[in-house]
Amino acid sequence: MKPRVRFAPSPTGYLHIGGARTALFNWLYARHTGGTFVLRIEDTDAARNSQEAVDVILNGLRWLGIDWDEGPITGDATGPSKGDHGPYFQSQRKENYQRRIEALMSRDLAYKHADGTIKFRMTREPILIPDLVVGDVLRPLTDREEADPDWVLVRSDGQPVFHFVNVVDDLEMGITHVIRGEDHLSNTAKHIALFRAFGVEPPKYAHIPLILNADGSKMSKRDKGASLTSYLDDGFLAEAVNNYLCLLGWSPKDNLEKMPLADVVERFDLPQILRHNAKFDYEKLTWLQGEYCRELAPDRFYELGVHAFAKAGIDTNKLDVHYVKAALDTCRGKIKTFAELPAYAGFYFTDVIIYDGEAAQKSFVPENKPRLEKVREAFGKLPAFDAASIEAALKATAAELGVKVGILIHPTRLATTGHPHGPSLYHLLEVLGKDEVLARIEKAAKKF
RNA sequence: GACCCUAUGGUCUAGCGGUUAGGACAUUCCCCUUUCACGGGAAUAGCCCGGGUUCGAUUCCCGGUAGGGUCGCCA
Repeated sequence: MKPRVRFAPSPTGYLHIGGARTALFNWLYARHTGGTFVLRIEDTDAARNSQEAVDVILNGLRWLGIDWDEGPITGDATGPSKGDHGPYFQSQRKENYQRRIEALMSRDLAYKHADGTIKFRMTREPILIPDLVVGDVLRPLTDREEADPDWVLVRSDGQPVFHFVNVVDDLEMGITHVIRGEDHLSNTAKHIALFRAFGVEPPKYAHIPLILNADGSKMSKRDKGASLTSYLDDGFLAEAVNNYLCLLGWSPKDNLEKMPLADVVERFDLPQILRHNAKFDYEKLTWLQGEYCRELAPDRFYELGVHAFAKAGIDTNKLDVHYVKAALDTCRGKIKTFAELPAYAGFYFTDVIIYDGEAAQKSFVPENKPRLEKVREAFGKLPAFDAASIEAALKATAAELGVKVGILIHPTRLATTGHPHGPSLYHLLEVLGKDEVLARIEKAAKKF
């Protein structure tokens, strides 16, 4: 029998990075085994559910390239879905829960409590949780559970609780492997007891370690980087985030780091999942991002670049396409995230150059003024203003003045871009064009 | 408070009853170079502690410590 796995998020308005990894691991397992990946929306808490909140999840998964074989097609709970185990929204599965409750009550495995709730007659014995990642875990009752082992299945307002609906859905959807965060490990005893009450053997469990903040604390909603969307907003590439997530809690061995998803699918399996939590390392993600960014297809680099500028309030669509493309070309291989782009190359799209203070102190010194004027003069005489000619002119001028070319390069870069670092000077000057370059140098020379 | 999980450089990890404990990120230095980035080279840094088992433990067992999780009419 082919595995059936599921990702069952609750629509809270954001997709936690740990949730995204859980989805990814489920997806990887399904793809590795040729099984089925089901997406189910646990919208039992009507108070905080909305279609927008579901869309955040759907869009997040889609951005990562995680597709589901069964599940909703839109964020609308009553909208279309694919798969024959629907509905895939818990809010639409109420009859199932009602039926299951009645079945339990008819056999006295559940009962109506004095405060209006329906409770489950929980086993008093320790429960063995066989886990594909952690191994066998024997879970006795805690002292509080000892005092009152039975737990609520249906609230007094008639709403069934998570532990109950989760199990009913897994059962009815034919889920064979439950791959989820380790925060559910202890609760699995409840789930196993319920499955048995329904007369079926529970699915296989694989509890994966959690993702922690860099300081080791739990990553909660407000922490930086907790929301998957924040990576999209910060200009990260889905393939980089995906690749990084694969490396947290799972290892391909062989000293591999950067690897195509297809290779991960081939190698991925449950036993290799690590048992300990992992701290999120933003630096390493950024490194991977840089690797992927460097080899981006030109069209995609251009598209993402334009988008990044637009987000920074720079509308490049009004400008000459060739100019924008040429400008972006000089940034390839230089930046790691697109969020850096406006600061890195914004000088292409503004008339107001703001000179870096520290660099200005170094470069805009009296002896450089005549040098800069000499450079401007040399540039002015160039019949063709291309990178090669610019380089030659700069070198010739340096030779004429008896200085190293670097002496000329730094003030020229600062005068034309405002920054001490940036794209190749020769190429960026070519893109800027002769008139603009001469104007910028002249303007800068007046500053000191 | 009870119960559960975990423990290799700062971080992610490989590994093993006997290894010079391997790789990657980060850090530092050198080379390359028009800056930065890339690339190449080098360096710093690790088996949580205490017992046991064993000829020999980073590796197996127990305890401790630390971190994380769970014990809801949240999911």
